[in-house]
Amino acid sequence: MRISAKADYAVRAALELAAAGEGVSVKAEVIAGAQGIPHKFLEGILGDLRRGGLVASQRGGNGGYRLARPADTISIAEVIRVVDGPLVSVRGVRPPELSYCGPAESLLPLWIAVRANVRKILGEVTLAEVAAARLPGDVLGLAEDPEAWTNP
Amino acid sequence: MRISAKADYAVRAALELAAAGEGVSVKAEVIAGAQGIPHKFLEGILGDLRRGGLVASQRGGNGGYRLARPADTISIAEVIRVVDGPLVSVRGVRPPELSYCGPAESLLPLWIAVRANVRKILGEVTLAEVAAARLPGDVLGLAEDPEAWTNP
DNA sequence: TCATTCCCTATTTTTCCAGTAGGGAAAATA
DNA sequence: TATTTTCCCTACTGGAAAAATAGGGAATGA
Repeated sequence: MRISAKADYAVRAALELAAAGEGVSVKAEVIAGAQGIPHKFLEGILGDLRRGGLVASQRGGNGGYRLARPADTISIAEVIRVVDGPLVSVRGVRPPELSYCGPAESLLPLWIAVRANVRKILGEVTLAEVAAARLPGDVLGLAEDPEAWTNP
Repeated sequence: MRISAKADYAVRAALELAAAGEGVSVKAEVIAGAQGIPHKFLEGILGDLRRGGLVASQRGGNGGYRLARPADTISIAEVIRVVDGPLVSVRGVRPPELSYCGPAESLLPLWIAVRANVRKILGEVTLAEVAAARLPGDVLGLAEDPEAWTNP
């Protein structure tokens, strides 16, 4: 299970906008510099976010991008979905479209459970919370366990 | 976040072995037929599982593959790691190797929390449980929520 | 000895990811 | 109006990884 560069970049760009403050425009070039993202690649991502209704843009001098909604109403899951499609997929298809047979039948509810769990976290955490380094208690609880930081 | 065909196939193959019973050998061709997996592709996967110590093999007539350990001691996470490497990665690298700056700093604990949650589920569920359609209570609880089955 | 089955290496095919290139359109500024 | 700035759009490229195929070699059991 891998989170794509595009999803990672999109969230980081959105966080820069959240940190800039409501209604403040930031140029793509500035975001690219701040987060070390290739400029032209980022422009494509910001275009996706705009078409997805998460970001608004302004051309010309002093133009740039800003969040289309308050940062505390945009979840990380929304950002990822807009640029990458479904949050979790198996062989490229969403779990409910899968069909298993024989001893693998219970694999479907298992993938569903995994997806539900990922949704729970990424769906409840907002850009505002991450940008302000104030993660919700339950998420912080998971992240504070030292074991969560070790590689198996 | 996508689960690869290889990981999906590997788990399904392992489930066939779990269902066959302890110490019973099953031919690759039979597994491939039962689960609709390309035969030669599956052979490669079974080779990975064998080198990873999860499966034992026997050549010649009446040969085949069998689990190297009891099915209730092998987690789904183990199977996936053997064929695909790290369970969760961001841009191909494991979360602890990432570094973020500025308003994205709290992204790291967030990915860690996601990973911890995925580990929790896939690490606690065993081949025996899935093959027997007896998922643990907490996993079943997640999968039973009707909302978990809807696409956003 | 012979059929069976796993085992190994290489190759192909396809797909998608990540990044690049270049110019066009709108908006502000002078 | 001219100019600069900045977003906007289309195309495309290189490369890696995923998914699958091919063909034969080495055990094993009958």
